[in-house]
Order: sequence, then C-alpha cells, then structure tokens
Amino acid sequence: MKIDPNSSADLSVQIAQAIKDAIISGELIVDERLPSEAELSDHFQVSRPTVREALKRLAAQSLIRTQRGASGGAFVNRLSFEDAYSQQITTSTLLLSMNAVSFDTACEARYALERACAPLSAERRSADHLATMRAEIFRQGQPGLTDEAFCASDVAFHRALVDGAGNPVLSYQLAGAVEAMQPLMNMITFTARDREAITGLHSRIADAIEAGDGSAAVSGLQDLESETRKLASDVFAARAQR
Amino acid sequence: MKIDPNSSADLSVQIAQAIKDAIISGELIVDERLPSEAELSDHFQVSRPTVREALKRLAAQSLIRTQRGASGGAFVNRLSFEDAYSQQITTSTLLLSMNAVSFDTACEARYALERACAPLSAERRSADHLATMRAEIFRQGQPGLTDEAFCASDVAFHRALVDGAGNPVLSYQLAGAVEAMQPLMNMITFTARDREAITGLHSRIADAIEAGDGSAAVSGLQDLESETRKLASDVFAARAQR
DNA sequence: TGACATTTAAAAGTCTGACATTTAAAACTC
DNA sequence: GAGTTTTAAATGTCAGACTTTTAAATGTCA
Repeated sequence: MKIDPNSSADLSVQIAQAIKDAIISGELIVDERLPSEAELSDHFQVSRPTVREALKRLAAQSLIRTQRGASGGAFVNRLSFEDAYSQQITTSTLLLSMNAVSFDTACEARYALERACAPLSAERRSADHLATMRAEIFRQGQPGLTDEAFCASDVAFHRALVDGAGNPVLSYQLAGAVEAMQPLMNMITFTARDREAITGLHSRIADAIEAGDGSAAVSGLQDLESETRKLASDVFAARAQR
Repeated sequence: MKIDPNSSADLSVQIAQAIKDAIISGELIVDERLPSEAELSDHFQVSRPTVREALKRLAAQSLIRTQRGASGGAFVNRLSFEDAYSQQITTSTLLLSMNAVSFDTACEARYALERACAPLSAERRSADHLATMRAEIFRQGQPGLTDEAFCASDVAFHRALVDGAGNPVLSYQLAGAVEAMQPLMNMITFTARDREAITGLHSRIADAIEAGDGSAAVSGLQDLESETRKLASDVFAARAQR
C-alpha cells in the first residue's frame, strides 16, 4: 500500500483508494484486521485525523467496519447483500429524486427487469413464494385498505415474484428500482376500479407462475406496466396543472 | 437538521445521516451550499474533525462535493450516472470477489438483464449502436487478437446492445454485472473455435437487432449464455484440479 | 475608463497533542 | 476454578493552530 507524494489529490482520498485497491486485489482479505490508526498514520506519514477521514470514507461504502476497545480496529467487511441492497436503494432514490431519470424510465427498467425474472421464477419458485403472492393478492382485495397499504402489498407481491427466481443478484437489482419508485407510487390515489384491474393482473401473473408458464407471466407484466404508467401519468398531469 | 444526544451511535454517523436525510427529503437541494464546517460544528455542538468525518462519509457516496478556497464549501451533488455506474461496479466486483455470489449466478443475472433489454434495443437502437456492434464483431474476427482484447471487444459489443435500449437505468444496472465479471472472463483462453462460435452468435444477435426482431435477439442471447457458462465451467474445473 | 496585478479573507485541508470511552484480555481474589 | 477487578490498547472526540487554495475586493497603470 503506497501513496504518491506528488499527487495533487487529497491525502485522505489517496489513502482510501490505496486501501480499497488492497481489498479488491485480495491483498487484504475478508475479516482481516487493518493496522491501527496510529500505525497507518505512521506508514503513510500523515496525521491520525487524515487516516481517520480515509477510513470513514471506506466505512461509508461498507468496505470496512470498525470496532472500539482492546483488540478492536478496522476490519475488512464481507459485503452482505443487505449492504448492497441499501446502497442500491439510496443510489436509485437519489437518481429519481434529483430528476436524473424520469419516472417513465425507471418504470420501464423495473418492468423489463421483472420480465427477465418471470421465466426463471415460473420454473423455480417455491410453494412459499407462490403462497406469498396469493396472500398479497387477497389482501389487495380487502375493502378499507389505505393507498399506502395497497402500495406496500404491491411491493411485497413483486418482491415474492422476483425472489422466486432464486437469483440474489436480480433480487437486489430490483430492490433499488422498486423501492426508489415507492415515494412516487404512494402519491397515487387508487380508485376501486384501479385496484380491481391491478389485482386482476396480479392473479393472472400468479396463475402463470403456478402453471410454470413464463411467457404468460411476461405478458401479464407487460399489461401491468401499461396500467401503472397510465395511472402515474394521470397523477403527474394533475400535479402539473396545479 | 437535528441529532439525538442520547443515541449511542457515533456522532459522525448521526451527522452524516441527518444531512443525508435532509438531501433525500429535499430540504437541501442540488448545488445548494451546506454551511461551512465551522458553522456545522457550531450547529451540532461537536468539533470540526467530527463534522469533517461526517462530510467525508457523504463525499464517499457522491452525495456532496467539496471545494476549497473562498466561497468554497460542501455542495449537494447532483448524482450523475457515471457516479452511479462506478458505485455499482465497485459493489458488484466486491460481491463477486468475496464469493458472496457465484459466477453462475452473476452470469445468469447478466444475461437475464440483457434479454430484458434486447426487445427495447431492437425497437430503438440508433444506426450508431448498430455500427458499433458490427465494428466489434469485425474486430473479434481479426487474427492475432489477444484474449484480453477479445474480452474487451465483447464487453463493448454488449454495451452497445444495452445502450441501444435507450434506458440509462438499465445501462447502469448492467454495467455492474458486466464489469464485475471482466476479471474472471479475462482468465479464459479462447480457442479459435470458441471465438468463431461467439462471433457467430454476435452476428446472429446483431442481425436480429437490425431487423427489429426482439425475440430472435433474445434467443441468440440465450445460446450465448449457454456458451459462456460452458467456457467458464471448463476454466473453473481446470483451476480446481490444480 | 478598462485591463491587469495585488492584496485579502474565507474556507477546506492538515497537523499536534490531549482526553474520553469502550472492550477484551490479563491479573487477582476467594 | 469461577468470578471480579484492573489494565492497556484501540477507537471516538475535542481544542487550537497552521497551510493551501481560491474567489473577490482592492489597487495600479496605460
């Protein structure tokens, strides 16, 4: 681990990069303890606060975790799917909220991803996944459900559909897309007819998944995408008019 | 922006979270200047190093950028797609290199995503995207190409295919999957027959995209996935034997 | 008056040294 | 030998000073 003394970049950035490279290259392996802050500051010939800033940068990316006390220190973190999820969600939420992407673009990506999962899910889903989907459909049909609860149930339904594919990479990619859209979806007021249409499509998709018919599920998702975009565009039109 | 004095969490974590919340909620908008470090340390009643550690955490996530000098400071960053790309790539690379996901899982996710893009790309791709694909296919047929160069060209081909869909969210999701697999792909030695098979499939896919035939492109990708997994499994088997 | 050079001040970046807090391990007691 | 106390190592936090960068204000001269 070395830094370039001639570089114009901030020292804490350079040090963070050096450690990150060491982790990615395998020089530092999972759960290995990094040298203490004092040793690092000695090694890189910088002060402890500078080393600390570098470590905080890495901690923010879940590359390391720190532990206080004797035999504490910074340890290389095994990146968990949960960490990856939450990073993905933060990034996606910001992209959407800062208008770097439109709702339509996010929606298209989301359903394209779901359609990619559908055939795998039709083939592999466990009875559990299917039961979850059915339970959410039932909940969505209950009268007196708030719009937020309806949305949450919708998310749970899609979650089960995607998880059924048994591919955690796909699950985590979708988590970002779905969660990021949540705040916008929550703004939608669902009429009884809207709910009926959506729940009907959900049933159609669940039936296809149960029958192991991937292409039927894909076509159900296709229709659901149109439905969602229609609903959203109405909301945006109303909001723009005010 | 407030922090809880009774919380047991580190102050810099709390402060980072408070600022992050303010950004996500829209309380702080893009390009807005945060208070100076001195003002923040005053506001939160902590020392400047603590504030700085909090800011470094946010900077590591590209939520803010800092500028030195008069009228400098920390500014809310508009998250760019490039930032999102590189975060996605780092995360995916780590997930793969730390064995949190298998090569097969990553490969499956990658091709599922690509198949999701294919119909959109068949419909929307510009002449430019198609030309890039053709150029890369030509390059892949050149004799004397190193394995690394072949791989790089392969990535460029798929990149053009996905970008043709015109959905930046899909592009950035795939960037992670493709780039993360690169180091492993580079370990593969491609025989002349392998290259011929791959290039042939690429041609088939490009033809389908040119003709606007999404489902033909999907089936080409399906075959390419089998081919890739076969090649990779041979490499892993050889490596395991040593 | 206008273009260029100079000064100035604000802000982040860095350093030193100290103290507080946490925690595991060593030492000690019964 | 089990439980308690002490100890030391490590991170977390603080205070204050100095350095470097940079934009804006000021000044100078044609």
